[in-house]
Amino acid sequence: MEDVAARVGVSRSLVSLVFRDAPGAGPRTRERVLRAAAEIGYRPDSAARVLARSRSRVLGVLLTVRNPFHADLVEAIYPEAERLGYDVVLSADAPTRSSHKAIETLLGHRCEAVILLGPTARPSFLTSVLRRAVVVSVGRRFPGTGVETVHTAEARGIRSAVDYLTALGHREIVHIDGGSNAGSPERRRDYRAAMRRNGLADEIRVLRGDHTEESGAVAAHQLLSEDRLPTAVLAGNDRCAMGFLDAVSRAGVVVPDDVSVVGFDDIPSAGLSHIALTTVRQDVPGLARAAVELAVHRLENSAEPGRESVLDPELVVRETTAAPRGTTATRPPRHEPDRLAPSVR
Amino acid sequence: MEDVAARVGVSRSLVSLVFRDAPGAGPRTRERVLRAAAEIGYRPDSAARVLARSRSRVLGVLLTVRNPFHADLVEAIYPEAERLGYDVVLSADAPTRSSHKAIETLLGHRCEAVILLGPTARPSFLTSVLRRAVVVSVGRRFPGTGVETVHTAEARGIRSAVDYLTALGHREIVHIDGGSNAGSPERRRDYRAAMRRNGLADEIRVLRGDHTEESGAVAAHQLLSEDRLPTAVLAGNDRCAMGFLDAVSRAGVVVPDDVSVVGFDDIPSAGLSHIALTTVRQDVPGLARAAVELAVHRLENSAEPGRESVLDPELVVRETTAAPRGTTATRPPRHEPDRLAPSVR
DNA sequence: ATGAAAGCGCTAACAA
DNA sequence: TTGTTAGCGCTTTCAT
Repeated sequence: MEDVAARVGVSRSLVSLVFRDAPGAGPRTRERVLRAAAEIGYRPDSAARVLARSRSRVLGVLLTVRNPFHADLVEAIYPEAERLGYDVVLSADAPTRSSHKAIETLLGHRCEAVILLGPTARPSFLTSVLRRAVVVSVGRRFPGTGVETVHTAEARGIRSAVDYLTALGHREIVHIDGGSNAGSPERRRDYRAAMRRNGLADEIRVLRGDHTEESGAVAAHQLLSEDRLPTAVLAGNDRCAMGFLDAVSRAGVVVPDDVSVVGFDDIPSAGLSHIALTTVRQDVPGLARAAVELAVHRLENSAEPGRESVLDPELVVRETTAAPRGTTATRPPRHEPDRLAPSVR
Repeated sequence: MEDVAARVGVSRSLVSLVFRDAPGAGPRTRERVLRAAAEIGYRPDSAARVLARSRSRVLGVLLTVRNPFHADLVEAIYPEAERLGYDVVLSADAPTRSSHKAIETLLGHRCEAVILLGPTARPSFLTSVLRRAVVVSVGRRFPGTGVETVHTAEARGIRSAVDYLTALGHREIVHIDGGSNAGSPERRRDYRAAMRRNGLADEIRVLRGDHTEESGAVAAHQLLSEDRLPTAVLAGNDRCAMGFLDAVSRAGVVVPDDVSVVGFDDIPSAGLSHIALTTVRQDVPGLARAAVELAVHRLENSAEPGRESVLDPELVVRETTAAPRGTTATRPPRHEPDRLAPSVR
């Protein structure tokens, strides 16, 4: 910067002004500074900048790198953060790396807020993080801790799926749950409620699972080993649904003729033509926007902590659902809206 | 830090010494400093630290967040970097975010080296990055640019797969390629070479694809629409193989009885019991270690740039390969070693 | 519109 | 073993 200033024959402050395009710089000077900088390949040093103003304008995102839903969220977070003038750094947890450590790294890089995707950290740890940064949790709630939260209205999503299947004539709808993953306890509970609402209390059946393809396949084998399949399966998420789909297909079961399958999330591969999974879509852009806005709002307006943002999901009807076999009901036309205005991507 | 020093009654330098556990601090003083710091919740400020020493000891990793192979690499990079005392920050490219921009972000965070996973950036851009940081490319070569490179010996992998299929009695082995993705041109070329080596020059057939499930499914439909299937398919990567598997299974084709399938990479889902994909495993821990070491070596030993590290792949025989239908040859026992010592995870 | 000077919180000689 | 003293490269009043 010294050099740039010298080259143009001005003081460093001027160069500084230009680079954070603050008012008070001659348009011509501005131009000359920029050119000189380009010539000698000058780049502002962010560490020095961060040190000087005491703000970093950096948002940290914690993700599980092998989770496709997280991948979607990350991609949606970038443009939102940029829009508000924030930078984003990513840190991943993994089998060999605790989320605890991943968060510490983020803090070490001076993130002013951390956005945690489906965090598994203990509330007590988050509380300690709260003293150093704004914390936003996506998908999991931490009531009373001061953590900002954004999540999907799981109940509405599950209900629209169950209602839809019921309208199609299904009664034996089993739920493969997602264990303790973000959103799963809610989905499990909401499934039960939705079944009861439809007078299907006796048909309630939950198979344990998690959010992996493997668990869908395991559930499939379990079901295949029994007398007969249920007519519909509501999976804990898309990956689970896809594992289920794969396993039953190999066993010669035809979807949706023999069994209907509904997922949750609407990850990109769910929409691929050869999968065409009917699923409850989470509003990824909305979640991303809400998460970033919650963080920035706290940072810039000293708002009260612990706000919550809830987004509506949307049933996306594709080709893995139809009326149960032996039913006279015709398969409904695709794209048919239900009360939550399902749509096809 | 000021406060900590005051609290213990020593100077700031002492506290500094303690925090980067440099020699020259009394074990008792050390103890007291640490305690005092804990009490007032002091955390060293990394921006200031980076500014003061002119080294950051941070490695930047560029990945495509929805690429499972990248996910594996990232998970393997973390422990390696930590072992050598480096911190890691992640930056993702995406449809809405060019790798160009992602790399700029990394540089802005003062990464001393950037590790690019399957980079698609233009060599001219990388050259400009080279002036500001050490650049390591994983999976793609940039000869003569000064970029460090680590990649798999694609030729050995492809050859072992083709040799294995040939030994099983296959002749009609088609390759679904990976377009211009990292490693694909090599794999395409190596497939041709391996076919010729086995006297199957006339059977060479390459279908265009990319590294997604979708492309495997598309290729499957293409093949299914013809008179008869080839007896074996060598996919450009595992995702493509899995898309192929899925599509043919739905069409009632049984794998491996009707067609054998081999992938490339050995991503985690390839090993799932219900998939059991035979594949060419890339040495992910090895690639990660080599990438980190190349970067650190350059950084710390002023070594000559442009080194290359090549790792051997390994054929992993699972259950998607067998002798072609109508062959008397029995299916070979699993775990049978071939010249590249294939093994089962 | 432009310049001077005082830090931001830490590290790294060097002295004591 | 401990304290002193300069900076690291930038931002930011406050003058000019």
